Amino acid sequence: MTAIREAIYAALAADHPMTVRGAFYRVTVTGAIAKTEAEYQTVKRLLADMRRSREVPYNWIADSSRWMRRPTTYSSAEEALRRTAATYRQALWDDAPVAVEVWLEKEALAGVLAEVCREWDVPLMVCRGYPSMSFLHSAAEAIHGRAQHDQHTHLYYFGDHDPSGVDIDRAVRQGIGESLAALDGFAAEDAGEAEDTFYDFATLDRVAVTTAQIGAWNLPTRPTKASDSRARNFKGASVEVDSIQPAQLRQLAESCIEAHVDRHELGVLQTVEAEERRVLERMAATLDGGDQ
DNA sequence: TGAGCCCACCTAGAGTTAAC
DNA sequence: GTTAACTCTAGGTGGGCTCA
Repeated sequence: MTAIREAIYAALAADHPMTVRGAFYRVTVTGAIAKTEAEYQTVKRLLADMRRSREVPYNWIADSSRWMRRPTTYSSAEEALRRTAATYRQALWDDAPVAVEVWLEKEALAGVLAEVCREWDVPLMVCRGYPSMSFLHSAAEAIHGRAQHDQHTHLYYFGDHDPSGVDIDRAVRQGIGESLAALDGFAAEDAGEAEDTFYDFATLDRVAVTTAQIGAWNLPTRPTKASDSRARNFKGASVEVDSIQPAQLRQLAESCIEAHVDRHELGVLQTVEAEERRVLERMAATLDGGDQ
């Protein structure tokens, strides 16, 4: 096994499933390879070989770009109720003064933050680089809907520290602001007005990568690509969000979310949730002809 | 084995060019 | 002078084949 294969295996063994791209990033952070397209091709090829040879289990690699559509069906009404009971959850944020969303630049890191977001009933918004207009408009509709119930939305953003990465914050605020203005029946005159409108409804904090984290955590840097058209207005080296350890990213997300959670309300909600789940289980048992 | 090509997609902003 | 269309370079996902 080559050094690169060992590095790939170690990255996946420590944290999986992840995408091929994600594995590539983890290995670049260790210094085993450079972050170049040529090295990415190498990782792709090696990972294909490692899967075929069963050196790496297939389920360690996630492919989120191909997916299946099929309806949800049940063998019986009783099974439907049992499955509902097993997955039933009370909405955590419905009555909270603030709703939280986690925004992520890279699909490759979705697996790192998905579990934290699922646990806390928080939407994970994956941009895949710059977000699309449609994606931003959908987000704006959700934010606008919450505002009708006096609920402010707090966005926590995770992205690269590079010329395009730091600009995505602005694109999110501006794009959502434009849609929010439209939803309120007016057109934002310029970028500044769009951002002002955004702040009337929501807040966005960049959680990672920040300049403070680069210094404090001694994060590995890479030269900023001069070919990026935004490089002129960007100072210093670039840092990938992937260079922060997955556990540390999860901890960052969790602390952001927990800051908005009312512990007392959470306890009440969990009690209600458990009782209502038992109701569903009893209904399923009745259909099954059981005696629970 | 590693490098260098190719393919299928998605998104954005910046800068240039052509049309009005 | 303004606007629209286009090109280029960024960001992201996955796969393949050939050649030295």
